Amino acid sequence: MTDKQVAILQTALELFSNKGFYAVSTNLIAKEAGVSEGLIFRHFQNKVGLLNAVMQMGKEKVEPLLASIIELPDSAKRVQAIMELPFHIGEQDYPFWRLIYSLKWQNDFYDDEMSKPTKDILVKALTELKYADADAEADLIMSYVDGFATTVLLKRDSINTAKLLETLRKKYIQ
Amino acid sequence: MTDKQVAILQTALELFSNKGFYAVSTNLIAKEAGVSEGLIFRHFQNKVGLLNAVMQMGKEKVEPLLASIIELPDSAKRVQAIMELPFHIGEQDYPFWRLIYSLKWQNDFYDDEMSKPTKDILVKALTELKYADADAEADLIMSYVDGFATTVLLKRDSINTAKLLETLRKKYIQ
DNA sequence: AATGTAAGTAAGTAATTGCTTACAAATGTA
DNA sequence: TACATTTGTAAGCAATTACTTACTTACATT
Repeated sequence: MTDKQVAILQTALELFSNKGFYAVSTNLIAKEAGVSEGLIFRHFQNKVGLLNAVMQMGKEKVEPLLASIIELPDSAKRVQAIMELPFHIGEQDYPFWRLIYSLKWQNDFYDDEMSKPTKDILVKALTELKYADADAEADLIMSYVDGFATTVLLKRDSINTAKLLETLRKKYIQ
Repeated sequence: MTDKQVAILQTALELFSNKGFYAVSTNLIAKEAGVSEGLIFRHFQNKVGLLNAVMQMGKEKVEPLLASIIELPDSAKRVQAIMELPFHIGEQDYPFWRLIYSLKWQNDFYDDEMSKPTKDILVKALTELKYADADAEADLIMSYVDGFATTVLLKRDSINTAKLLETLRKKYIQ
């Protein structure tokens, strides 16, 4: 990967996540990245190809995070880790997660499969913890996580997310 | 309001909420609504004006819902009603709520003020219920609600929302 | 040094964008 | 009936869209 290729990917991520895929033109991306517009199409075929490359780059950064959770020996700790996931997103990964969540709401790009591995970990852990209905419990926690992610990614300026995590922990950790 | 004006508003709501504001052209809206494109601009000045009118229409349908919650005499019931809000959205109001939530993720349209009245009700109720930190508790519940809304609006086909509500109630209602 | 390949650009392309204009039909009001 | 206003349309507008073409520059391999 050349410098300009990286520049295109990074500015595209930044712009897509802040304004949305359709609101950003390839012309703008090229200008902000300091490259010619044609280069985008040389490297990524078309605009959707660029989006896919941006997503791929993000996923590769995220996968190890989930892998490290699977390795936790304590089931309860695994559940806790997933529930607190949004609070431990590094600032540098915010644009990627904002992109994920904004694309959720657009029919053309909605991908239900992405969250499945996370839910599977939850169901397995909750079953081990003898929950009567592990699946329903997992769905509930997945909803929580979506809510926490929304708050962390959109309201970090207006609300104290550290305190939010503290309040959450008081409820679930004895 | 004429029939065609209503047709424009309804198709715009449907298209905006499914594909996003920038992904939908005024040309498409006009075609789907069965009117000339010019009529959109006659009635709503410009595309953003149309979006505002769509939002206004939705808000007017939603406000009475919040008003009826305020009138509940029991503080705990008020908290419960807000927490369960997403589960009681009528199917006919899904497009409006999907639009609200999708716009949240676009910088140009993000409006933090919209959820404030709801949070205020929560803080007041939780204070009455003698919560030590009513504000933090309210923020947590607001996060829950965002998560439930996301689930209900996006995953109603793949998960059982009735069961989700049941599981939630087992946790919070004794 | 010669040559093939990848990286990069400038200047286009047709199609679509949001929006305007000029005019006609419908509707209300005296 | 006459006239004013609102509702509606068809055709066109400049600007922008995603994408292509024709070309040059840089770099690796023999």
